[in-house]
Amino acid sequence: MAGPHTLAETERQVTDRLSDLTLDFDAMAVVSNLFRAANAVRNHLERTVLAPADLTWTAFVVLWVTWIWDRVETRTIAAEGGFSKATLSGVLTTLESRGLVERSRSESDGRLVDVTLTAAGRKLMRGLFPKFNAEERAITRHLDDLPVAASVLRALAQATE
Amino acid sequence: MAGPHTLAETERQVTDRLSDLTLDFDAMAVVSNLFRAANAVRNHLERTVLAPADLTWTAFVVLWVTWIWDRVETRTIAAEGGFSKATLSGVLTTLESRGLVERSRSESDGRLVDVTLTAAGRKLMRGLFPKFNAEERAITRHLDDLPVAASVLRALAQATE
DNA sequence: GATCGATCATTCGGGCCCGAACTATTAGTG
DNA sequence: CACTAATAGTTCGGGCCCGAATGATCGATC
Repeated sequence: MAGPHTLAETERQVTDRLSDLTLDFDAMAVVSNLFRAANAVRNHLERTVLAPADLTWTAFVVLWVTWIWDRVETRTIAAEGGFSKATLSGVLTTLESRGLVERSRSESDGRLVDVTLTAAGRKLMRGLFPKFNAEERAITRHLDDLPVAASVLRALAQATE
Repeated sequence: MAGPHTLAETERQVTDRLSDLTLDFDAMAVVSNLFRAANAVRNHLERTVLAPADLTWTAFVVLWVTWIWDRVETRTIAAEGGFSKATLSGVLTTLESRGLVERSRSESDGRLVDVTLTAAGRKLMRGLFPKFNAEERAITRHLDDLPVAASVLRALAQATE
């Protein structure tokens, strides 16, 4: 999907196999590079920042959302993080067993579960997030116009959702 | 990491917690939206195109790379697809058991394993890829300049790898 | 031609990931 | 006040995901 081969090589191979069909190579290149970039960035941040703290990407996202909003319902975490409630359930159990978050049933609605960080969770994020952001900065340093890049990606997400 | 909250809201919450530190919000927005977009696109393509064919995202990428290059070494598939050889090993076993790919040990180098599509695999991709590309086209329809978007993402990937 | 270091695919263990099924709670309707 | 439909979180099963360890093979050097 993405890798050492050039776009031109890939196009030639594809046209050889689907020469009777009209394909959108520009769209193909956008999607392909989207995943190549996302994979590269995620792997880099996991290795440089998250692995030393023994955190997975998803666990970090859960901690981040909870940290920013102090007290959040699980459904909100799942929506913000972009994963299913089923996935969140397991990750929350892991984080809870490590003493980083706490679950508490909502008083106003018995179906909902609120999540908060423990003191250990807050301390961890306080130390970790600056390192995470420093890597984000390093990764995006070479881009011409960051706000434009962010805007394009936001448009892509919104067009799809 | 990405979701209904606005960027401004998020920034305010973060500054409240790290007011004594200098953060790069532009870099944060790029990374955040990168994953929001990648998640959205992947989920969409999985639901609309891949799930009906009983394929996961990674399985499709493996088929795609193999299809385009006719015969590939496993290490190449992993590099092109952006996942580990350990992951590939399992996915290949799954695809092989469904009769879509074949493994064969390289004649020139006994350490390498070559992968090819079976007739069923080629038939599947022949029918599936046009649908996949049509969705890629639909997703990216609203973007101003596709080649520029692809170029920005490629730069991001290369700066990270 | 024996040895050593590099390279490759696989296996293993632990964790993430999702849809579907399930239980509990709430809100709406008559 | 039942009854129903909608909503929330969890559990379950099957599959993906990675780093580390393993065993096989290759290439270079002696």
